Amino acid sequence: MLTTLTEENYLKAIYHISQTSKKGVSTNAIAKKIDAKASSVTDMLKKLADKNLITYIKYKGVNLTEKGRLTAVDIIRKHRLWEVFLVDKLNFSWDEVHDVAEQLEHIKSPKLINELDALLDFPTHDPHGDPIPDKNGQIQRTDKIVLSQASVGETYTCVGVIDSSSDFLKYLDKHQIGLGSKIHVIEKEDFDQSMSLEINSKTIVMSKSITNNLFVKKL
Amino acid sequence: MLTTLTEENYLKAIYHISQTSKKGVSTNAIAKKIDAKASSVTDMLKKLADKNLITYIKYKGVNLTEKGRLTAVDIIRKHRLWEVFLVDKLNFSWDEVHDVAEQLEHIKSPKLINELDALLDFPTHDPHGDPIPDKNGQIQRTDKIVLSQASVGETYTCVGVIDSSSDFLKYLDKHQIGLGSKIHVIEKEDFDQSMSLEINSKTIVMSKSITNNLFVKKL
DNA sequence: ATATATTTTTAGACAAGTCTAAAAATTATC
DNA sequence: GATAATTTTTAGACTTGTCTAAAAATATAT
Ligand SMILES: [Mn+2]
Ligand SMILES: [Mn+2]
Ligand SMILES: [Mn+2]
Ligand SMILES: [Mn+2]
Repeated sequence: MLTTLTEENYLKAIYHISQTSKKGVSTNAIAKKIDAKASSVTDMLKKLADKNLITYIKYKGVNLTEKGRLTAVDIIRKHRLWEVFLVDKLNFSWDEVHDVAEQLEHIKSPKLINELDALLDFPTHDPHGDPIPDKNGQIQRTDKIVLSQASVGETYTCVGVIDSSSDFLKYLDKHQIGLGSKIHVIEKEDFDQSMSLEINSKTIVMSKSITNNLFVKKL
Repeated sequence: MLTTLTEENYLKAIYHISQTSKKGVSTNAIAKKIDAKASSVTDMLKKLADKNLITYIKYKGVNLTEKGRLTAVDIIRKHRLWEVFLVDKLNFSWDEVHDVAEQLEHIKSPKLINELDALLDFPTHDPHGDPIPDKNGQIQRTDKIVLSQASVGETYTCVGVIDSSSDFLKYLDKHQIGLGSKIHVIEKEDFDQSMSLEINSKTIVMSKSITNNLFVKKL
């Protein structure tokens, strides 16, 4: 059974929300992510349940079935491969790729995506540091932490961003911070959790709203 | 004003039909090409006329406005560039590209298509020999003729196919005929217009339904 | 020129996906 | 545990793009 573009977007939203909360995914959470009204979401949940892509019990949250999870992960695989393509082959910067990838992820052609994978030399991560699921839906999880939880005195490598909005990515570009940047934690302010960091031999102070959006790994 | 995927497909259909007939494009011709009923076409024609993409007078044929023509040609440009990409970069054969290009042609991103153009080294023709319109909607017309109209005793180069269905292209592959193949016309049968040709040092007889679908240029 | 055939348009209906407003269920509060 | 606030679902409507069946216009044939 083929999935429509809209159904695919719902599955992706449900998948992403379910990654952050363990419990069933609520109607309102989906509505917020999809930017639709809760009543529209309820309608769609019935359709997805009919297609055995989610388990849905009225008034309880929903969960992806294995079939639904595989469909969602396949869309995410395509999204991230296209983002790599745009950056590596078409000179896009990492803050320009998301919207185009949102369109490209719905193109249906297994050969297209397998060949793209090969053209890009089987990348494991997208331009924002997110892992690219393999053909079987397996995702390689790494032991990254959020920068706000890093320890004073330690040095880290930047391995990913959480917020990949253009504004945030441009802030990082301005300070020459990207994947692979070395970040040494000089000090952590108790009052507002802001951090003093040494990056590229310069000292920079970041507020909590920024350090909450960077993934790092201990060197 | 943004165009929907469906509107774009109608504009493309109208453009292609108008290339073959000079007169206004009829409702039925569009219905046949789009594979929809005439009543559906009438509904869409009203929408396209409201958007100033076509001129439409009830019971008379329709014509593209300049705005409509530019939109159609832009979709065709994208379609053909994607076809080149699929063949040159992703190892597709020329009979596999059309359906995927039908999807990709609707992706909206000027930067994407300009960068793709550069990646492919600004190709002038797609894998089927069709010209790729430039950024301004200009199309380079060449002096090709249909093989069925070629003269006995002359030698030609194959420069394009008209029918780019998978079946026809596979027939050509089987006989090692492609763009650039040299075709010498040995004889033309009066009775059924079939032609005896020398291609790749071998003699081959082609029926009119085949010679009607190959574009050639005198050497 | 009149009758017939074909093409095109209109009228009314349907599916997908969305909305608003109201009802029902769940959760939070006192 | 009753009441209030929040969440979720239902009911009914709208838009886009499609269909069938019937009416209107145009084209063809005698
Ligand atoms: Mn993205
Ligand atoms: Mn990404
Ligand atoms: Mn094509
Ligand atoms: Mn082509």
